[in-house]
Amino acid sequence: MTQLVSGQSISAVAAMIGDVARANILFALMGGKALTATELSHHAGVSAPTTSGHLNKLLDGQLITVEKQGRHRYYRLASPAVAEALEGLSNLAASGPGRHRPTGPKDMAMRQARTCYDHMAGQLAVAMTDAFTSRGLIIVEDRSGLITEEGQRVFADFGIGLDPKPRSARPLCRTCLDWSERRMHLGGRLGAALLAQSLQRRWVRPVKESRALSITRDGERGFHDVFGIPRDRLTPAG
Amino acid sequence: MTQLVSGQSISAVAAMIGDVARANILFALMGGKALTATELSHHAGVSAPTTSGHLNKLLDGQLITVEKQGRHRYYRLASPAVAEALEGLSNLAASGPGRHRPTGPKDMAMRQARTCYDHMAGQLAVAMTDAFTSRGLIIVEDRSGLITEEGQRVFADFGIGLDPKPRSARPLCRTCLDWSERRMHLGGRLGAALLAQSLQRRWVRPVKESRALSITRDGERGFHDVFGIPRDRLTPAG
DNA sequence: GCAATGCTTCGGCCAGGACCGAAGTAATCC
DNA sequence: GGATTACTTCGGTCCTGGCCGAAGCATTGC
Repeated sequence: MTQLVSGQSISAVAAMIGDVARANILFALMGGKALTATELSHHAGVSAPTTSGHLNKLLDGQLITVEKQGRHRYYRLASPAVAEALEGLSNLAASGPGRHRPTGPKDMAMRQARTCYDHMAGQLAVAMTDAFTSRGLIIVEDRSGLITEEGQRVFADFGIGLDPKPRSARPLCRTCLDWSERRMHLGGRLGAALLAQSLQRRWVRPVKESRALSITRDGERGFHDVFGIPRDRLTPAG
Repeated sequence: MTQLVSGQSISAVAAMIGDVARANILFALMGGKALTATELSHHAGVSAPTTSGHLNKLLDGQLITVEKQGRHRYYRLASPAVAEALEGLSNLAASGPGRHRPTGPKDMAMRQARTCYDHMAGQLAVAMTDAFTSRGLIIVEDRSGLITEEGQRVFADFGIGLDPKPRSARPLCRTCLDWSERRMHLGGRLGAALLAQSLQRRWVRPVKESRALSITRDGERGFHDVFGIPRDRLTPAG
């Protein structure tokens, strides 16, 4: 009964994530930023030595990667596949027993816009998805998404060159369930490129010590003028 | 820092799957068939009492459901979301360290065709995906899939009525990485309907005590005539 | 150079939980 | 009814693995 993927190997990966401290570490890294061991120990809620042990296990399991930089060590999720596996577990956790009340994050800034691994989430991201759909730039069906020819043109104008088939296992356009909005938002390579481009144009700015993003004046104008997002969806009250 | 989905709740779910015996149980249930406690104890490789404990935990965690029938208890995965979470973990496990050699399953029958939760996998499923794509019935891009108008017509003729938007969280058409073929095959509601219809028409038949499916004479003719699948991809040698 | 910071390894403690055998309940067969 | 099969609950054992404090390397700053 030897198989490429067995219960054995699945359980090994799941056990990695099945510890509260390690799950907190991975969850913190879902923000997409590289974090140091000390920062992660705060997120994990355990001592530095314990965190070090956990990080070694996660490295062994190839769920994260390190980069040494001076006396710091910066950790990241190893691949989008890790983020997707975590997302799958989140979907289960969200619908499972002992669910928290669906009030979403208390932090209004987080609720408005934040990073989700390498793309955007929150009200802004959902509004973008809506705007793209209604303008016929993308076609979203359930969890899948396709970019139309019109969309390719508009995104290219925006500075996003999307090679249709650069042999990557990464979906060009997929959606991701938003835990505060309970709606889909854009992920995949398109989502990642949109975040990168928005940061470069300074339409959004990362908020210190948080996954939240703040929308700048330029962003308010840009998201409205270029993508046709209603202004009332660009303000915290939105 | 209370959030809808926290590291805490993710780890609870992951810990469920993070035990070898439980992972084997879930993996066995990925075949889509309901199995009894005794059958599952064999898959898990532990005693009946231990299995009983595991099953209770999985029930508590809402990863599986039971149905009493006489002196048997039939267990199933609770939802497609569970299967998708397992799939996400499988993808990680397959690319992780200690990977098994990529020879795929030894069992040729399994390799040719088998169930993957509620849809088909193996050579047959990959061949179908290829045929549908080249005939323009579906458009597959990475992990997403869309059904064309032509596709809707053909599938409807085949007896698959696909309500475009029956408010279900389940994707209509998505793809799933095949661990024996290393290619994508069809999942989602379309994949499930194709399996159901193929079983009903007796184009495939479940193999006893296995996830494998055998292609019948009718199936060879049907898959070729209706969907244009080359005959050489319908034989074990394929 | 010395002190401070970031992170790791070591040693030892402790608890959760996975496991089994034996015994108990429930449904079926004859 | 009695024997068999299916499954569970109970009680007790054992071991994995998460945790910390103390001490040990690196790197940086002064």
